[in-house]
Amino acid sequence: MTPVTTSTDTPNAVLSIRIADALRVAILSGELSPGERIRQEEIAEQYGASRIPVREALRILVTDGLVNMVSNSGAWVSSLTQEECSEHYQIRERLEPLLLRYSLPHLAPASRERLRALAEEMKATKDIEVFMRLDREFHWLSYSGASTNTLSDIIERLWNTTQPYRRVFTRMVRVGGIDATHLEHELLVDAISRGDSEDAERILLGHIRRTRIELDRHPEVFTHDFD
Amino acid sequence: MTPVTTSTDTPNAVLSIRIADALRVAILSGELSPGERIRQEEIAEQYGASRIPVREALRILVTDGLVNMVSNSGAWVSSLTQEECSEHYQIRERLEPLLLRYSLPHLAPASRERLRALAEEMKATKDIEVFMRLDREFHWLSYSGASTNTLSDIIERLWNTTQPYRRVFTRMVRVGGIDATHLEHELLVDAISRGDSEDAERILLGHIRRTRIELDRHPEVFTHDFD
DNA sequence: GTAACGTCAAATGTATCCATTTGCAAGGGA
DNA sequence: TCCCTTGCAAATGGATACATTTGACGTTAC
Repeated sequence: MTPVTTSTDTPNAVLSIRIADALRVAILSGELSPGERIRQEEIAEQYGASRIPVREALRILVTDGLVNMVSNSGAWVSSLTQEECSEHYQIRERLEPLLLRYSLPHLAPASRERLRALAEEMKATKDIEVFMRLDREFHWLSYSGASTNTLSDIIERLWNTTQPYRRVFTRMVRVGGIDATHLEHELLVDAISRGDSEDAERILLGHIRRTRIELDRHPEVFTHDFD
Repeated sequence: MTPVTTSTDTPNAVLSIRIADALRVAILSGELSPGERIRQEEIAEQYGASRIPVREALRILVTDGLVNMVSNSGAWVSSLTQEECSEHYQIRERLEPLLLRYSLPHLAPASRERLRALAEEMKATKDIEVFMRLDREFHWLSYSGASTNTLSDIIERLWNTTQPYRRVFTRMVRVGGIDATHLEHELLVDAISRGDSEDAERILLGHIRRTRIELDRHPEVFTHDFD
C-alpha cells in the first residue's frame, strides 16, 4: 500500500513510514480501538521523534482509511456505524469477486494446495485471533495471482476498516457456530481448483453477503464498548 | 472527501487543505499532466508558504489518488497505464450501479428534471470541456440521493484519476461521434424517472463498460504526450 | 573506450520554535 | 438556576534551520 516497504518489518525505512506501520499494527491488532483519540505529541514521545513525522504517519493512515483527521482538532482511529459497515461489506461483495477473477488464472498449483490446507487449519482452531489471521491469509492468497494495484488497495482498506468489528462479532456472536463459513471455504477451494471463475465469484459473493446480513442482525457489535 | 470544507472555494481553511484544493483543480483541469513532477519547494514558493503544508497537501492528494509519492525521491501527478485505466473502469462498472441504487429512492423530482435538462445540454454542446463538466454534473446528480461515505469517495477517486485520459480520449477519438452516449443518458433518465433501480443499474453498467471497451481499443491515448 | 568510484548539488526528511485555534472552565450577569 | 462571556491551557498548524538521501556528473583506473 505504501511504496516499496512491506508493513511487517521496515527496519530502516523513513521514520514517518515506520511510525505509520507501527500504528497500523496497533489498530489492526485491537490495541488501539475505533474512536480512540490519537495525540500527536504522545505518539511522538513514544517513538522518540518530533511531531512532524507523526503527522505524516497519520496522513498515511488516513489514506489507509484507518484514521480520521479534523483540522485544528485532532485525529481518531476510524470508527464505523452499523450502516457504514454494511456499506463496506456491500462494496466488498461487488469487488472481491472481480479481484478473484483477476487472480484465478495465475494461481500456482502450490497456492491451491496451500488454500486447502488453510481451510483445514481454520476448521481445527478454536482461537479467534488465529482464526482471523488464517482467514485473512486464506482470502489474500486466493487473490495473490492478481497484479492489480487500485483494486487490491481498495479491498485491503475495506478489510482493515472493518477488522475491529469483525473481531467483536466473531467473539460475541460466532463463538463455535461458524460451520457455514467452513463449508463456503471448501466450496471456494474446489471452484478455484477447477479454475471455474464464475462459480468461484458466486460463492465468494455469497460468503461475504452472508456475513453482512448476519452483521446487520447484530447492532450490539456497534454499541460494544471497546477496551 | 476532505473534512468539512468544500473543494471549490475554501477561503479561510487550513493552509494545507487550501493548497491541496488548488493542486487538485490544477490536475483535474489538465494544467498539471499525469507523470509531471511536483517539487515541494516550487509549490511552496508559488503559494507563499513553507514546505510543511505543501507536504501535507501532497499526502491529501495521495489519498485522492491524484499524486504518487516516493520516499526520498519526490512526488508526481498520478499516471495510469492502459491496463490500470481499464482496471479503474472495471471497478466503476461494479460500484457505480450500487451507488445509483443507494441514491435512486431519495432523488427529488426536481433532480430528475434537472437530469433530463443536463442530458439535453450535453447533446447541444460542441465544447469538450463543457461536455466533460456537464457529464460529471449529470452522473453525480444521479448519485446525490445517496448518503454513503466510502462508496462515494472511492468512485470520486476513480473519476479523478481517469479524468486526464477521458479528456484525451474525448478529444482524439470521440470528436463528434458520441451518439451512443447520449442515447444511454436518455435511457438512464427514463429508468431513473420510473424509479426502476434494476434497469438503471443495468444501463449504467453498460454505459461504463462501453467506454472501457472503446478505451481498450485506443492505446494511443496512453502514449499521448501531455503538455 | 568502458566501467567503477568518489564527489557534489539538489531535493526530501526531521527537529525545534513560535503562532493559531479550539474547547473547557470559571466567573459574572440576568 | 441558567446562560452567556471571557480567559486560559492544551493541542494542532506552520516557519525556519539543519540533516540525510539520492542521483548525476566528472574523474580515474583498468
